[in-house]
Amino acid sequence: MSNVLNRPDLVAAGTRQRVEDAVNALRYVRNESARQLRRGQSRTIGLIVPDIGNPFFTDVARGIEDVTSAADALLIVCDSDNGADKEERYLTMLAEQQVLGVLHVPVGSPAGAITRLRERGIPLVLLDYKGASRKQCSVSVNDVAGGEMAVRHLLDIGHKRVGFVGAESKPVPQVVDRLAGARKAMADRKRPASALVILPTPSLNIAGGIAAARSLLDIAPLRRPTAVSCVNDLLAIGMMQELLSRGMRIPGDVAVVGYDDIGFAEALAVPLSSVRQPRHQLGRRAAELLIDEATNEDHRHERVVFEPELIVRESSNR
Amino acid sequence: MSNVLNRPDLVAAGTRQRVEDAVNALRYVRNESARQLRRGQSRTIGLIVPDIGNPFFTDVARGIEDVTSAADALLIVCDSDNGADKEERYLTMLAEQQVLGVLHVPVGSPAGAITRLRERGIPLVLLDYKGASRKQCSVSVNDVAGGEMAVRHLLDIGHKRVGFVGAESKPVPQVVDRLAGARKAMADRKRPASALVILPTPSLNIAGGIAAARSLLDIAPLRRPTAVSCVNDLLAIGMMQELLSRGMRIPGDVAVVGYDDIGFAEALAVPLSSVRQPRHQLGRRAAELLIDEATNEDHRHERVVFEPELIVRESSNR
DNA sequence: TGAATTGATTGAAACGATTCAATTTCGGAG
DNA sequence: CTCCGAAATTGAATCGTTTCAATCAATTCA
Repeated sequence: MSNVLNRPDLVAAGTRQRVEDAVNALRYVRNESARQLRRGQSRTIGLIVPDIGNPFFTDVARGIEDVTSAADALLIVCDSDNGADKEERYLTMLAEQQVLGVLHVPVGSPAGAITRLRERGIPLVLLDYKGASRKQCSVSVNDVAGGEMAVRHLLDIGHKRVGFVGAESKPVPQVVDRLAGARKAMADRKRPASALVILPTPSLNIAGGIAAARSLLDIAPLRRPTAVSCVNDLLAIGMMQELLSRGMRIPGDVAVVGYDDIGFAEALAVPLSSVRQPRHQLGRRAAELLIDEATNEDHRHERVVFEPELIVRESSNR
Repeated sequence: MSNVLNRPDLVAAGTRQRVEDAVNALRYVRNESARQLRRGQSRTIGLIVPDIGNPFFTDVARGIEDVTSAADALLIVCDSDNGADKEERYLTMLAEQQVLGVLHVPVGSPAGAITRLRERGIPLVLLDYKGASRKQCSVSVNDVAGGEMAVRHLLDIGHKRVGFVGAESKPVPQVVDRLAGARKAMADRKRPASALVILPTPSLNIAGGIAAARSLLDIAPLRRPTAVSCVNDLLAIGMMQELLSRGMRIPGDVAVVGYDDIGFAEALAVPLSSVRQPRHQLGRRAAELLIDEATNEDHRHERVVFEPELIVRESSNR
């Protein structure tokens, strides 16, 4: 039976036929649990993202799905909701599931995940995170460069004071790098560090952007930045919505640049300038590396770093 | 061991302590495959959606995740990409996984899925689909009413000819109902059926909307609808993008109403009127019913139908 | 014809947790 | 001191597949 299903060539035609007939007659369906138990691993891979409501991550997920679907694997999607605790919990559950591997967009330090999975022999690919160690694969986009090009662009079109939206209390990796890039741009253009105004947000979504807009408007007009660089497009959308509803003009009063270049960016009230990341590619590549690590005997870890691209639209025009 | 983990009260304190120490020392992780094999079902539930790139479905998924997370279950997300074949394939894989249950947003007739899962004893909840039979749960929104209120609104603000965007060759359930509602609205307002112009689209996303806009503009100005009702917001976004880029004014030249009221609708170039569905609720309720069916001995099937709500914004103002 | 070889089929063990029956331990009552 | 019953612990069977050794059948070659 097992041979008929998995290695049909080993079985004589007559026997194969009989077995196949029985399979159809009984409407037999493989019991994947039993296979998993025997083989020690399942045909599922786990994906942990901070916010599945962010179209950036769904685009990444679709890239992953391309690969998993072709490899006859299933995708378990876990939304960590930007919380390290939930991340932990899902990690445990995925380990218990004996998943083939885990694709992880960490919100904090991934050190725990790395050791926990490694000691159980579960492949891990860090996604959207520039892995510190060479002990696992990682696929990311050059966030320093991205943060830099956003701010450099704003300086180049004449802005003197720039707001940086998205620095949270806890250090989210992507935010840290983009901020570093922003600082680099300021230094390059000989602007004082104080001309980069950090606007923290409670969350990295539209609501966070609205909150950031309010704190921006709370700044005295003379000291208020005339442009903002947001750590993702959702923040930028919230920011623009609130600014517009308070009567500010974009880019006249405040220029806005987002990050990710999600599909909706160009359809917005003011089409949004954004740092584009190869979302689909990011997911694809990560999934490919994961599958390779899980199935290929002599897998070599890779650190893939894509380069971002600035897309200028009306929100930062002139 | 099993008792310590699952029924700690049966075990004496001393023994429990020793076992727990060993668990920690060995960094033991439960083997979920073995449990599944023994119990005959896993702690995962499957979700099949037509397009995870549509924020409507991610919002639904977040509602589901609320429930699964609380129930210590994992969510396997399958994107059928609007294809019955892929739907079939995922269905088989989920059955093989012995999932706790399946949440299904069918793109065609769900009859096959229903019988296939039933004969294997796997609970199924139809999502966003008004189940024909009482043999399983379903959670949906009144699509006839939604389609009707969209078109009635357009007629009430003075439009005579209305385009209906989204009728595909294959009958997607939601589209059929919304179209029926649209026809009802026309009849109610004593408009001839020919005043409802069907604009088919190749797909139900932004690209489809762009295509629909082109076919709209291909219609001779005198016969061209002055308003369109789109079967989802992505179509509406594509439609508006293309119309605007061709120099048409919204709502001046063409009024647009979408469907779903995704979060981005109000941030668009022209804030989009849309038929709002309780996305989060939809997911939550469906997941609750599924878990109930999977765990509760005397489960009773329910057909939950939410009512939609028309949100009027600038795209159909005046 | 018989031995050797190849090919196909059958059988049994193993994966690890759960469950329930069987056994052991312990305290208290007679 | 023994015996009983309750509580705690141990052991064995089971879930359905895979894998590999063992068996059986058929074919080839001497």
